Amino acid sequence: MEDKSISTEEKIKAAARTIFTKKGYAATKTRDIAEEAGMNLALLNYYFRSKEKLFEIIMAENLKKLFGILAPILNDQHKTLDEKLSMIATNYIDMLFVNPDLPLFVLSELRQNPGWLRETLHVDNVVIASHFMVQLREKKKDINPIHFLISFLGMLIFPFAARPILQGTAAITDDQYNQLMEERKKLIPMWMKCMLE
Amino acid sequence: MEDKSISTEEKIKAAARTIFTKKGYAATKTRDIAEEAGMNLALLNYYFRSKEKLFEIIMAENLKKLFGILAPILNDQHKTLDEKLSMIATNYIDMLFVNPDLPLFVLSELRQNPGWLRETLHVDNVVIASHFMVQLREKKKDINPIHFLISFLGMLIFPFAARPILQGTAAITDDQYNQLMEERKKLIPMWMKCMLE
DNA sequence: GTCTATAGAGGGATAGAC
DNA sequence: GTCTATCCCTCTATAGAC
Repeated sequence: MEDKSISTEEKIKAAARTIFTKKGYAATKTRDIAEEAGMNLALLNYYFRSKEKLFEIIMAENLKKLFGILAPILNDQHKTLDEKLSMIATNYIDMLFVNPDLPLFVLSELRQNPGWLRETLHVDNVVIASHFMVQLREKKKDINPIHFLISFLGMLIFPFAARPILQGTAAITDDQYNQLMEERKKLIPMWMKCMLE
Repeated sequence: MEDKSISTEEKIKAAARTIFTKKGYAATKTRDIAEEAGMNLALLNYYFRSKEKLFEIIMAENLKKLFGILAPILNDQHKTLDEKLSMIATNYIDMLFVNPDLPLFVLSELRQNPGWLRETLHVDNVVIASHFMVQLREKKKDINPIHFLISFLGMLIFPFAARPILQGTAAITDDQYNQLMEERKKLIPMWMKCMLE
C-alpha cells in the first residue's frame, strides 16, 4: 500500500522533471505532466498541492545536480589544478549527456527569479571561495581567476545549450555530436592549461 | 497621420521586444506588452493580428542581431584569423552589453522550435562553411575546427547568460561585472591564439 | 486609429463519488 | 488513493462605439 503511493508520487515527479526541465515553468501545463505520468490531473494536486510547489522541488533537484558535481571537486584540498580540470570536464560532460536540458533550464528560470540560488543552495562559498579559485590565483596572479572559471564552464556548457543550433546549421549527426563532446573531455583541460601558462 | 500610426506600431514592437526577449514566449502576456507600450491591448491585435505573429517578428529580428554580426566578419576574405578573433570578441561583447537577454532567449526558444533557423536565416553556409572555418582548419589541421568555434562563442556568451548566477554567488557589483566583460575583449582572443598554437 | 466591453478557450485547482 | 466533473480565473482575441 505504501509502495504504491510512493510509486505514484515518484511517477509524477519524474514526469514533472522531464517536462519542466525541457519547457520551463511557464510553458508547462499541469495536464501535460499528468498525461506524461499516465494518470489524472487531480493526483498532482493531491500529492504536491500546486504546480508551483512541484516546480520548486524539481528546481531544487536540478540546482543540486548542476552544482553538486562541481563543489566537492573544487574544494578538494588534495588535488592539483590539472587534476581538477580533468575531473570536472569528464564528470560534467557525462552528466550533461544524461541531462542535456539542465543548463538552459537553470539559466532561464534563474534569470526570472534569481532569489532561488540563495534560498536553496549556498553556492557562494562553495564555488567562488573554493580551493580551486585559490589555486587559479596562485598560478596566474595578474588575471582575476573568475575569468578562468567562466571560460571553463562556458566551454563545457555552451555546446549542450546550443545543440539545436549546432545540429541545425552544421549537418552533424547524433553520433558525430557525441564524439565531439567526448573529445572535449580532453581538449578543454588542455586548453585551460595553455591559458594558464 | 501616418507618423502617428507608425509610431504606435513601433511602440508596441519595442515593448514586445523587451518583454518577449526577457521572459520568453510562454511567460509573456499580451496585456503586459500593451501596458509596457502604454496603450490598449486591442491595438496589439489591430497591428499584428496575434501574439504569435508579433513574436515571429521579434524572433526574426533577434536572430538577425545574433548572427548578423558574425557572418560578415567570418566570411571576410581579407582579414587574418587573429583580426577576426579580435573583431568578433569586441563587437559581440559590445552587442551583448546592449542586448544581454538575447542569447538565452534565442537558445531557449530555438530548443522548443528548431525549425526557426532554417525558415528565417540561412546560417548554414554563412557560419559553418565560412572562410573563418577554413582558416581554423589550416592553422590546426588535427582538430575539428568546430571545436574552436564552440569554445569561442561559449566563452563570449556564457557570462551574459549566467550573469544572475555570477552576480548572485560572487559578490560582484555592476561596475565590476562591466569591467570583467571589458577585459574579456582582449583575453578571449589571446586565449584562442594560445589554443591554436 | 484607439478605446471599452466581452466573447471564448485554456489551464490550475477542487468537490465529491468510488 | 484515484477518478470524473466542474468551478473559476486568466489570457487571447474580437465586436462595436467613438
